[in-house]
Amino acid sequence: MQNPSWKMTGESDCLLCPMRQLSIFAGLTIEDLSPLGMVVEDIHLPAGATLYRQGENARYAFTLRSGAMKLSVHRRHQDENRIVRLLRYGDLLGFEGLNQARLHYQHTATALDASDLCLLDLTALNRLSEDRPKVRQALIGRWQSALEEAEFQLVEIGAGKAEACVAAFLCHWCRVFPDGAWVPFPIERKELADYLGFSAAHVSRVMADFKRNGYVKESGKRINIQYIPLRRIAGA
Amino acid sequence: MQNPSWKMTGESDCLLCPMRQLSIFAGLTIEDLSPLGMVVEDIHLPAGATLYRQGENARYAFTLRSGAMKLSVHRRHQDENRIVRLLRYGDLLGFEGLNQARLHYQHTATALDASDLCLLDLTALNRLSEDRPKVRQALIGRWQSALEEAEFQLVEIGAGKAEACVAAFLCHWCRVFPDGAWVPFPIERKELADYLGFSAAHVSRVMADFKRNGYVKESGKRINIQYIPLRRIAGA
DNA sequence: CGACAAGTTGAATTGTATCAAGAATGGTGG
DNA sequence: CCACCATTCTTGATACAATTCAACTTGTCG
Repeated sequence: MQNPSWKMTGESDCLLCPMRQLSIFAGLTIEDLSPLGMVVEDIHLPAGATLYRQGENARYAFTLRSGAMKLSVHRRHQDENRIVRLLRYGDLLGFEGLNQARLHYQHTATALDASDLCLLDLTALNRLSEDRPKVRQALIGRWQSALEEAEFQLVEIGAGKAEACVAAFLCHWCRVFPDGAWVPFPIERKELADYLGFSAAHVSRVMADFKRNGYVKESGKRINIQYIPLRRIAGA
Repeated sequence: MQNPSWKMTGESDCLLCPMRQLSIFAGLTIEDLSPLGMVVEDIHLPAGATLYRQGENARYAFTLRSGAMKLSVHRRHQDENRIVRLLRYGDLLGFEGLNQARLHYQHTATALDASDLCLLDLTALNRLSEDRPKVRQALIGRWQSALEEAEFQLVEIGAGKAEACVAAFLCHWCRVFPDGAWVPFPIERKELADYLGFSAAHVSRVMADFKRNGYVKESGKRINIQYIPLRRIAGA
C-alpha cells in the first residue's frame, strides 16, 4: 500500500481504543480479535487529502476516529461532483468491497479536516464477519445506517426550497450534540452546496440570512444553532 | 395478520418458484429450506393498495414477483409524500426489521399496479440468515443494492435540471430491457414528480416535450425509448 | 355515451443559477 | 506581530428554471 497522502502512525490495540464502543468491534473480547490476525494500522490525513478514489481497487475499509470526511462521486456528463455522504467520529467508510461483490471503491473519500482513521483489511474483516456474529451484526448495522443516511438526504434535503434543506441539514448535523452547543463545522459553502444540490452562492445567501435572523451563529469552523423555526421555513 | 387489502392466494414452494434465481433463496436446496419451517405465503394486491405503512410493526418482508410498487415516506412539516424507491420483479421490500434493530417499517409500500408478492416471516428469515451463509450473502447484497439505488437517486436524479433527471430516470427504469423494447410503465406523472422532486405539471411538460421530440413514445401504461440525447440534455 | 381522473398547457410568480465585484478570512513569511 | 496573498464568503443584477393555479384536453372505465 503506497499512497503518498497517507501517513502511518503505528498500530493500535483495538481493545484499548477509546471509541471501541462505537466501532464494529464493540462487544468483542481479546479472544475474539487476536486469533484472527486482524492487524489495524492508524493513519492520519491532513485537511483536503484524498484517502481513496472512486474506481480504485478496494482492499481496506476505514474507521474515522477524528476529523470529518466526505464521500463524493463523479457525475457522468457533468463536471461537478456530488457529495453523497458526510462522515464523522465513529463512521465506517470504504466497506463496499465487503461481500466480495464490489471490488472497487464506489466513491472518492476526501478529508474535510485533519482526520485520524484506522485501516481494516477487507479480507480479514470478511473472515471475522463470517466467524463472529457480533461483527456481522455490526456490519449489517452500518449498511442500514448508510441507507438511512442516504434516505435522509433524499427526503429532507433532496427536495424543497433551499432554506428548508439547509435548516434540515444543520439540525441533522448537530443532532448528536447537546442543544445550543458549538459544533465543529468543517464544511465550506461550496461543499455544502454540492451536498444539498444548490449553487454555492445561493447556499451562502441562505446561511447569511440565517445568521442575520439569529437562527445560527458561526465562528471559525464551528457553528451554533440558536433556534431554527423549521415549521415556518418548511411551511412557506 | 389481518390486513383487509391483502388477499392470500395460497402457499408456494420456493423450490419451484420461477424467480428463485433472482430471490434471496437462490442457490439453496430443499435441505436448506425445509427444516427451518420457512412458510411462504403468496399475496395479491390490486393497483393502489397499501401493503404496509410507515411506522407499523414489521413482522414480514416481501418479495415482489410481478407488478410494481413504490416506497414512500411522510415528510415532517410537509404534506407531500416523497417516493424513496420504485420496485419491480425480484425486488425485496420490508426487510428493515431484519437485524432486530428496526422494529417498524420505515416506509409506506403501495402497489403502482396489480402485484403479486410472497411473504417472508422476518423471525424465520433471521434464523435462516444465521444458519445459511448463502442467504446471508443474498440479504447483504439486497442492502447493498438498496444503497446503490438510493445513491443513484441522489446523484443522477437529485440535482440538475428536470430534463436531465427525467431522462436519467427513464434510461434507468428501462435498463434491464432490450434497447427499443416497450417497457411497462405504471407510474403516473404525480408519482414520477414525487420521485424526482419536481411538480407534476413540470414533469408533464418535460415528458410531453420528450414525446414531441421523438425521444420516447408512450402507449397505455408502457413506454418506449427511441433515443435520448443524454449528453446534450445534461451538457446544457 | 357520460363521468371522473389524469395529462397537458398557458400566464404570472417565485426560486435559483450565473457572473462578477467587493469584503472577510486564514495562512505565510518577514 | 503585521503585511500580504490566496482563498472563501457575501452580495447585487440579470437570466433562466420551476412552481402555482386554473382552464382545457385526453384517456379510462362502467
